Amino acid sequence: MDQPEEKEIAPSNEGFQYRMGLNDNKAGMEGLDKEKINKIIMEATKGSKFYDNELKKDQQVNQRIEKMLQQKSQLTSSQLKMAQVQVEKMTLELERSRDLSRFIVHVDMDAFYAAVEMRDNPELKDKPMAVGSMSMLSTSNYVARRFGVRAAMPGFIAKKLCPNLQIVPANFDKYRAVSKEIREIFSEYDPNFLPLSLDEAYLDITDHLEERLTRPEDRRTFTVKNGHAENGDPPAEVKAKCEPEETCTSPVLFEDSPTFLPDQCHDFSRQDLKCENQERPQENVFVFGTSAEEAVREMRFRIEQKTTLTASAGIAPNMMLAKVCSDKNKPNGQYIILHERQAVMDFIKDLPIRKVPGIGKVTEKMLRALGITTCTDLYQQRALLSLLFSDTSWHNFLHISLGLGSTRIERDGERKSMSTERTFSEISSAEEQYELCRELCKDLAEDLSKEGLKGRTVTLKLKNVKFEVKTRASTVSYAVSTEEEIFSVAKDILKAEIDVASPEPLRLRLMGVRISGFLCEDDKKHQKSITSFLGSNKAVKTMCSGTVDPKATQNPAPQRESFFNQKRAARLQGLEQGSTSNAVTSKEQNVAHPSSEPQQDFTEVDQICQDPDFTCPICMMKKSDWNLEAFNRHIDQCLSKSPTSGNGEILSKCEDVFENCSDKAKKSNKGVGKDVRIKNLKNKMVTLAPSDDMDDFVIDNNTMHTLHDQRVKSDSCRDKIICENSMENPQVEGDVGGNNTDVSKPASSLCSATCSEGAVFICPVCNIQQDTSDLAVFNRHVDVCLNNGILEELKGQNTNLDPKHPVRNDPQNGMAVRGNAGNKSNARSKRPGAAQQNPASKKAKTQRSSLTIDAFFK
DNA sequence: TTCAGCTTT
DNA sequence: TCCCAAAGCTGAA
Repeated sequence: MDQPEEKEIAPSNEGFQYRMGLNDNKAGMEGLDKEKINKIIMEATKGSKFYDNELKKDQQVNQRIEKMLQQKSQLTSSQLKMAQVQVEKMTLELERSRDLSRFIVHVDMDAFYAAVEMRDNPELKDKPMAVGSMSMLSTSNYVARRFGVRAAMPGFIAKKLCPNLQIVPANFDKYRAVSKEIREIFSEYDPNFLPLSLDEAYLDITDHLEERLTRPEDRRTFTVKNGHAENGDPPAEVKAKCEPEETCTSPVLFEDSPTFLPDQCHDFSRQDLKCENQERPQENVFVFGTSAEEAVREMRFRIEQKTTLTASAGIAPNMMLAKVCSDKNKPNGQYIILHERQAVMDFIKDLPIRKVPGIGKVTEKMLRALGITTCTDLYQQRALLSLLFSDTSWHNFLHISLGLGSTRIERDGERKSMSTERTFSEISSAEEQYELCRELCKDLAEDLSKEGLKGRTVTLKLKNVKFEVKTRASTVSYAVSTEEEIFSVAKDILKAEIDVASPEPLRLRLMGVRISGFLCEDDKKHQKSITSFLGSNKAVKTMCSGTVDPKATQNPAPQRESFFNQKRAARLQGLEQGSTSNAVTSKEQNVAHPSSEPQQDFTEVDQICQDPDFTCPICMMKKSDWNLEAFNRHIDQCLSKSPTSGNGEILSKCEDVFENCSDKAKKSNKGVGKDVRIKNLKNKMVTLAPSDDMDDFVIDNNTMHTLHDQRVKSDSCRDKIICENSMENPQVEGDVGGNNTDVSKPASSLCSATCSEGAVFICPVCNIQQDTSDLAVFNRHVDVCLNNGILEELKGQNTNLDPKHPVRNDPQNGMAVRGNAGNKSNARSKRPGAAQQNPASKKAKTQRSSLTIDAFFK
């Protein structure tokens, strides 16, 4: 981004000032000197509410520093010694793991937005200009920077610094288009490059360099016509000779920036530039070498030719160093740290900590208070830091001080939150605030929909006219994504804040809405399966509003190319090819989709159908040649080998499921354990999963097979109720279960201990209610039934059964289910925690024992 | 785990 | 006219 280059406001004890950047030493030439700049800024800001707030924040940092220094003064020498030992140990470990094998590049476009605007309007080229508005500037060109005009500075102050400043409104569509061009080039050097923003990216060019060694020269040769290549690279075979310095008219956007030609580049080998064709002065040919510097230079060259914009780059063994390097020769330059430990340490030695990504103004100030300003200081004080900062922080400091950073560019980071916020002139009317809130929710819902995300936590951010920022969050038990859903949560938060401020109005200048706590993939599948099987004839109702959002069910948010969609495609293909093994019978389709409409949504059922995963839940072994029988046999063996660990694990999963039920019940504030049915088969497991009416939990087939029986035995196991309870029969509620948290015990023993009189025991095999309240007796009955082979018989009745994909038609929820043995992920995906609830659905259930989920495991 | 505030870019 | 937006992290409860 532009911002890292042009640092923002840095408050200090004396107030605050805009931080001076790299070219500050040049400020005096045509612009203003530092002192004058600060004076103007101070005059423009002093006394404003913003300024007051900055001072307040600054005071808070000072207090933190004071507290830290006090802590420091209380440290004993033995504490320090111990810390020293600890950090030494860690230092050694880190040193051992140092990886110098990668070539990581950080590329950053120079004053990107400003450069684009100057390119498109050459009149701006020699004038001080900035992109943004009177309220805020995104970036400025290098002429303006001499006057102290920087990113994150309000335009009106910039105008005071530089009255001739031209402020151009940002045009993000244009920047995105240019960014696309740049990224096309990046991808040729690293197809998995990591974009950080429109103008900045990390690349790992290690593989490219390996390939580059064998790349013929013509593929490293680029021609410039009249100083500018037309969009794209010229044919490699076109070769011409010239003197590059004379004819390469690099689009110099900044007076003080060098041309492309890399005199300023570290370790540049001029021999790599060949100028061979004097007869064709209109065409210049550049041949780039095979080294890392050459590859990066070539990349920058191509960017410049394609966009007429310049980029700076850093090459280093890790991301942290590469980022620092890219700043070293900015603008339009590059820098490499050789891949040797000593080179890294030399580079780090005098590096000011503030240059390191992740160390901002507050951290800098805190470290400065400890006398730490360079990375060497950081290294020397590492023991002290380990005592004063959190683990995360001092580990980070230690990494920095050793010049270590991430050596793999991974797009691991699944997004953790998404938000939108808006600044406006004061809004004090509640009505307008609600309206705005709804608008923000709408925007956010659209953004979420683009990425197919749903989250459980809604955060409202409010900034009042005094610039005081408040965030208020609320986590709900279901994932929200639509405007209605988000608003129903956000408006309650807003209401609470309005109430708190009452009778004074809430005087806001900013409002933001954020969603976090996104469903993990498994949860998504789970939620999807729930909504889809309900979707055909039931609207998914949300707890918050009690209203139905038709969009939520009729037009589900577009998902990223999911596992399901892939499977769907595969399945459709399979069907087309006449494959019958995985085909869903028409009966199932009718059951699952009563409307007989084409199947629009694919549920976990699809996964089960398509992907029988015979991974043993005990030992996690997986064999491709296992069939159901062999798999079951294996599990039996596993269980008999290590009954404790096996059951322990199973039971802990079981507990997990219970916990979720319990949480759900707690959050619904409607009491726990209502309408919970518990299944127990063969004394091994008890588990729960959401049933069709969402108020109601029954054992889920898959979970049961995975966690409970550990075997795929039968289609008819489902829905046989061992032990049920109901809100309507609360006489035992609360006093069952006691404090039994021993999950190592078979669940049946827990159940025996906790089921109270009145439990209904229906054998899952013969489906006959048993005249007993003793679980052990009941379980024995089930075992007998099982041993009688009734299940096998039942299974045999289903003529559509693929031995690998037994199909169960669930009469209760209308869901066709194909069983597989299940695995960890399946089990997780069945967690009821993400289930949507329908509080309106309260079936009257009578004469059931009351067994609370909470009580069950607590 | 949740939430509010902080930090960074 | 007049001082951002978005995301991740931390620490306390």
